[in-house]
Amino acid sequence: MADVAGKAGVSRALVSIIFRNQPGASQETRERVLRVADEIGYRPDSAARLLARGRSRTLGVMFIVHQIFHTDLIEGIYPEAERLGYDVLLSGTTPGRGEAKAIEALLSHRCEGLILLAPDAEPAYLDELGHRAATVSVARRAPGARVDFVHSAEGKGVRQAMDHLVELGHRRIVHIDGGRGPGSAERRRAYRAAMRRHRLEAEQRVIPGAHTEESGIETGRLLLAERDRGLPLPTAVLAGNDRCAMGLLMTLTRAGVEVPRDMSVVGYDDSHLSHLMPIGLTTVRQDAVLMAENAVRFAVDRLENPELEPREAVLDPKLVIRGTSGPAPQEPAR
Amino acid sequence: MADVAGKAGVSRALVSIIFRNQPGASQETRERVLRVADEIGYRPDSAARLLARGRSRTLGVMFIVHQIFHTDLIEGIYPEAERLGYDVLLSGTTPGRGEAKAIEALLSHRCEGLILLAPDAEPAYLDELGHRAATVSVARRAPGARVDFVHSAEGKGVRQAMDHLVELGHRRIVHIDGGRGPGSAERRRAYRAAMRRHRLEAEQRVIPGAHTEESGIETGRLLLAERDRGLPLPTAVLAGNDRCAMGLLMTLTRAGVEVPRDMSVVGYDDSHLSHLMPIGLTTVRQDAVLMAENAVRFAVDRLENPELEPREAVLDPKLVIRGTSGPAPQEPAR
DNA sequence: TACTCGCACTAGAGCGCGCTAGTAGAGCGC
DNA sequence: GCGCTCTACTAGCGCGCTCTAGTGCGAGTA
Repeated sequence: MADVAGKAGVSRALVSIIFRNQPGASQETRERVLRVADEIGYRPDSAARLLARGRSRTLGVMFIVHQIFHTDLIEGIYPEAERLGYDVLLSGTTPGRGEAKAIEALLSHRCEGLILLAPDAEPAYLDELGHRAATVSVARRAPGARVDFVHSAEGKGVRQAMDHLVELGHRRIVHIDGGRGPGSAERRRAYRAAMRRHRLEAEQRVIPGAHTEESGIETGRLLLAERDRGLPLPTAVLAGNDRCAMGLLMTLTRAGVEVPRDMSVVGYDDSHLSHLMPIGLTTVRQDAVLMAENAVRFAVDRLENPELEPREAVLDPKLVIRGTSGPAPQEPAR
Repeated sequence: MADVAGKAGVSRALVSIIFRNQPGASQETRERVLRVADEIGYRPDSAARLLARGRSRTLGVMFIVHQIFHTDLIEGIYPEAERLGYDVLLSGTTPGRGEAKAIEALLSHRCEGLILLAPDAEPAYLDELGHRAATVSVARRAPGARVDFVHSAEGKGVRQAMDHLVELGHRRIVHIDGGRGPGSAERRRAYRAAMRRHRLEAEQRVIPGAHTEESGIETGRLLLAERDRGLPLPTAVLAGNDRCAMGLLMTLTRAGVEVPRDMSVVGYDDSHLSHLMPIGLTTVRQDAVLMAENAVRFAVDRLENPELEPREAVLDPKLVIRGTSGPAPQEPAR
């Protein structure tokens, strides 16, 4: 910076002003300084800037490296943060790198805001984080913690999906549970409520699972094995999420079960994965971009006004009807 | 830091020594200082540390947010970087956030090393980067640029896959091209060479495509349409990568083409996606962890010795035979 | 006793910026 | 001429840390 200032014949302070795009420099000088900076290859050092400014204007995002839906969220976080003048730092969790480590990395890089995608940590820890930075939890509720919360109205999404299936004549509708996955409990509850509402208590069935392809594959094998033992297949399956739905679909399709002719499958998330299906996966869309924007705005709002009480954004999910759901098959005469 | 020092009754310098785990403090004092720091909730500020130290010991990783294979690489980068004492910063590209922006972000955060996963930039730009930071390009060659290069021996991988298919009796083997995707040119060349070597020039066929699911789906539709016009299906397809293979598989399976009975499909990458198939995708494994480790080590080596000439690591890929490849179907009498 | 040595610790400069308080000079009204 | 404002610019402190060059002190040695 001193080099630039010297070569352009101005003070360091003026260079600073120019690089921050602030008033106080003539157009002429501005251009000259920028030209010189470009020649020298100068670029402001964000560490020093950050140190001097006291504020980093940086949001840290913790995500699970292998969660496709998280990459959708990230795609929404970047532009919104940029719009509000914030930098974004990513820190991923992997099987060998836990949440605590990922979060510590963000914190030590002076992130003022923390956007945690489906954090698995205990509320007490989240609360601690909430006191240290403007923290937003996406998709996972943290009761009592000083963090904002963005999620979608799981109940509404499931209800739409169930209404859709029932309308198509389905009665034997099975739900694959998401285990400890975020939102699973709410989805399971909503499934049960919907079955009750449609007077299908007798057909209710929740198969334990997870938000993974393997879970879908396993469930598929289970159902096929039951069929081979003479039990009827369900006519529709509401999977815990898209990944699970895809695993299930692959297993069924390979076994000659035609979707949606023989069975309908509905996912949850509308993640990029849906691209895989030539006919498209009927799924409940969580608007990743909208969730991302809300999360960013929550964090920024709280940074500008730290006294804000924890807030919650509930986004309406929307059923996206594609090719994997269709009329219920005719029951064979028994 | 001053607070900690004051409360523990020592100087700031000693606190610094203790937090850097350096000799020069008694065990007793160490424990006391750490205890006080914990009480206060002090954590060293990496921005200031970085500024003072002059070195950041940080590697920046640019990746494509939606590339599953990149997340595999990231999973390998973290532990290796940690082992060597380096921090990792992630910066993703998305449709709305180009490579230049992602890289600038890393640079302004003082990354000393740059690991670029499949960069699409011009060699001239990469060369410029190479002069500014220890830069490693993964999977994409940058002729003439001052960057290290890590990739797998595409030729060997394709050859193994082709030998495998020919051994199974396949002759009508089609290759779906990866377009501008990294490694595509080499893979295409190796496919042609293998066909020639097996005296199958007459059967050679390269279908233009891309490294996406959509490309696989389109190709599937194309092949099915040809079949409906009376043309024979290929007995095996070597896809440009796993994503393309998966799209193709979905399309074929849905149309009643049974894999591998009616057609074999081989992918490339062995990305996490393979989990989707209940029978597993036969694919050419690029060892992501090994590639990641090499990339990290290249960057670190160059940081320790900037005079190093650009190096290249060629990793041997390995065919992983799973469920989507099998004996060639009997040709129907014509 | 006088000295060296090693250990535990400290003072203070400086990393590259941002920011506050200030100056110099031009323009303007009276 | 004076005071005033406005624009363009500068001096220099301080952000939180690391690091070099020390200091003080007790133990060991001649």
